[in-house]
Amino acid sequence: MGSPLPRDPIADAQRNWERHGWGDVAAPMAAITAIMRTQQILLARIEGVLKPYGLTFARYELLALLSFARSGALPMNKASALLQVHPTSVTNAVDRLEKAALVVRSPHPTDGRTTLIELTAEGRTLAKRATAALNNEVFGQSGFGDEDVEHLIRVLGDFRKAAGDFTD
Amino acid sequence: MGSPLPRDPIADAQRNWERHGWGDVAAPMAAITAIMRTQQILLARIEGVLKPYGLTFARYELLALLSFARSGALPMNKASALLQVHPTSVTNAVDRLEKAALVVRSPHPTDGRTTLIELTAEGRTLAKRATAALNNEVFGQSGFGDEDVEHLIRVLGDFRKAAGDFTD
DNA sequence: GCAATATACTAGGACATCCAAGGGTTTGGA
DNA sequence: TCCAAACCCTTGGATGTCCTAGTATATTGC
Repeated sequence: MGSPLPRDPIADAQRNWERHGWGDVAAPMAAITAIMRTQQILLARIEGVLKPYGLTFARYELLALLSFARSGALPMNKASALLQVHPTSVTNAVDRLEKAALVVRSPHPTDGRTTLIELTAEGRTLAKRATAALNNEVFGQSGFGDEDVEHLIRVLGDFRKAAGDFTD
Repeated sequence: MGSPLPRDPIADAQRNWERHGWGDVAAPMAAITAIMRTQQILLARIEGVLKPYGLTFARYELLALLSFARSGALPMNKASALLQVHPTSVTNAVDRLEKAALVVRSPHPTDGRTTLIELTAEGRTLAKRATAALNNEVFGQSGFGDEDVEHLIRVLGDFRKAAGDFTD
């Protein structure tokens, strides 16, 4: 999308904040902006790896989640809660995965309101392959040092907990 | 969008990775997933604060960038590079900002291919107000400790540099 | 000086996310 | 028992991001 900039635009923003008298929040602003940008970079990498498999990250996450479910099936609302996305986003993802024959919808045995999403054999196979690819090409080469990884997990875990993601 | 989960879904995913023999990349996977989720939380907060001003984060970023430019104007391609988004995203944002009379497009004085984006008086005023709101309600209450902020800036800065965002 | 190449912006399309609403199913209290 | 409230999923709409062209303007090289 572009060649490297001569200078870090986020560091520049931080300097601008300080110059305008907002020095007290300049650092958190820079950290938050850096998180936004890092997410963008990581998402692009992930999507690039998944593309050959005909998957997007949203669809992969759902497929992976199902592959870890004991029965290979989950109610849509459960998936929505675990993936922490809006129910309509799950509807959207399931629509496309179902069209690709990677999952099927089936009625819940006892609750007529609920729809179960179930992996097909191809879905399970593709999930395995896509996971292997991500492990090799993204997670295995994140570029983060071991200590930094631990630190990120801890700091962002505390943040997510404080934000109300989970109790634990 | 949902009540807190009883357990951290990312920690669960990390355990699943380890259980399936991918322990060597389980931690980076968890760190990367945490970054994705943290970005989602932060974006929601930011959008919530900006909504009363009729702004989205994408439009705010462009407005803020212009407000720091000496002349209050920038070529679209410059904005695209500095914000590190696709040129079409800038076109999209400018379309809406222009419709709201916060910026105007004007031809570049010497290069006929280039379009300059320029802040209007209202645009400048709104940028100031929106920035104050974000400083008070988001950046000033990030929930990250000072040391963690410094660590995030350093680690994510190294990552972005390695990813080719900037030279410096 | 002119053709070939590079650059800048925009139009159209595919996806993802969220919100607001609507229709069907369950549950719970009067 | 029965109706209101709660819950589940889907549809439709607004935004944002990217990609792939297509048009217009500059630059380069012969």
